[in-house]
Amino acid sequence: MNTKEKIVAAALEVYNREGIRTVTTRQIAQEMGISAGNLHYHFKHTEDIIFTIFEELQRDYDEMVVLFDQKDATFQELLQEFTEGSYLLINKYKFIFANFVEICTWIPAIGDAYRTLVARREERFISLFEHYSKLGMFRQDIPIAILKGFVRQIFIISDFWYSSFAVLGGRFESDALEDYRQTIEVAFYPYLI
Amino acid sequence: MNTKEKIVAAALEVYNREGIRTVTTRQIAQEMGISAGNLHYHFKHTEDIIFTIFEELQRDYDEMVVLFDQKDATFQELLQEFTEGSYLLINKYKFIFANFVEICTWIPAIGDAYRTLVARREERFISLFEHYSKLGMFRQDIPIAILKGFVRQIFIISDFWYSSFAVLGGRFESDALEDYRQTIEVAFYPYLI
DNA sequence: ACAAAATTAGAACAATTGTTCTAATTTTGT
DNA sequence: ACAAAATTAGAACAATTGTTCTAATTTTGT
Repeated sequence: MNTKEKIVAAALEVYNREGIRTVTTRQIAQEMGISAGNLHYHFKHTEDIIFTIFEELQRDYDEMVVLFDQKDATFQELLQEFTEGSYLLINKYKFIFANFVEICTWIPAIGDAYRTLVARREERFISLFEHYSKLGMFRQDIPIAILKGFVRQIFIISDFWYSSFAVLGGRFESDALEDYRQTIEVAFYPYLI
Repeated sequence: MNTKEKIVAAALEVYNREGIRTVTTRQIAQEMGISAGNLHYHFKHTEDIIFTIFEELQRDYDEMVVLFDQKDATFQELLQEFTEGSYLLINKYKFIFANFVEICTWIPAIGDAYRTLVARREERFISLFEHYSKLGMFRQDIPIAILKGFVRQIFIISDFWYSSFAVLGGRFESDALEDYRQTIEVAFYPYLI
């Protein structure tokens, strides 16, 4: 792991632990035992570090999404994979989810990338639902407008569940996964057969 | 309106417009034409301003919630009132919803107050659902565990809808209300009769 | 009307922050 | 082996920030 990668790893850890409000580049450098000057030799601006972390998140996400292509899985299996996969992502990049609005306005490139991602994600979900409708595992009587709204709803829940969990004072990791799993499950509950 | 109230009003406006990251007490003071020294005479710490705004939000919320007590309304009417009322709140205090995690960790008293509010809100919703179940306007076959999960879901959506709307690049206010209304409606869709 | 209290502006302070500069050291390619 | 390029530490810079201090002005209560 070269210095650049070490900086990214250290930044991710410190941001996750303390949030973006109080953490400084000096602190990140200090925690990993290099000078602040050195850190800024590798990343001219703090934004560049965060953007690099976001790119990592995107790569992780793409890897996870590949798993959805096993079209022979039952809907329940798929749902479980989605839940576990997205939880891992949310947990790994906590601070991004917890400060998403601020980060997106601070670093517009991240907002743009997110919007592109959402568009792709939306289509994928709709087509999955249609697929599983035909297999009789997902309700067929849902109007398309509602279905789109439901997808939106799932995204709000999965993208901001951690924010909610955090403000509700959630701490322990075991609680966290269970809470997330249940929230997603309940959202799907009325749509499954 | 005395200076203290003016500061609160100005802070709310500036925070809503620019977020909490870049706004300084100096800027707030300048925009309202008073000195920074004067501002800090009225509010020793920036946190005190934000906490005061949060107290205002709580008062507004309590006022809104009173409207729910007309037990002769149909569920549809109640839902519409909830949607419009909560939208007004979210819109008025945008910046709090957009930076909720950060604010709650920065100012623990706000986190505490929120958690108390949530507990009250939860009970109220459950009892409303039970009431309307008996009247045949809300599904009766929902297990209590799911019902609680559903309430949680509604809270995530209403508390973080604005965050989602903001990162998706939403701007125009007319779009905003329509988007919020639809999201809430879709969430209730499978539970109504 | 006038003393005490409240309010205000503006200078000043002290700490912090992201970033740059400089000079030394290390690594790399040939 | 050695010149060029990359990396590093630490000092330095420039700007900013929340907050305090001081002295003047205004308001309030009697």
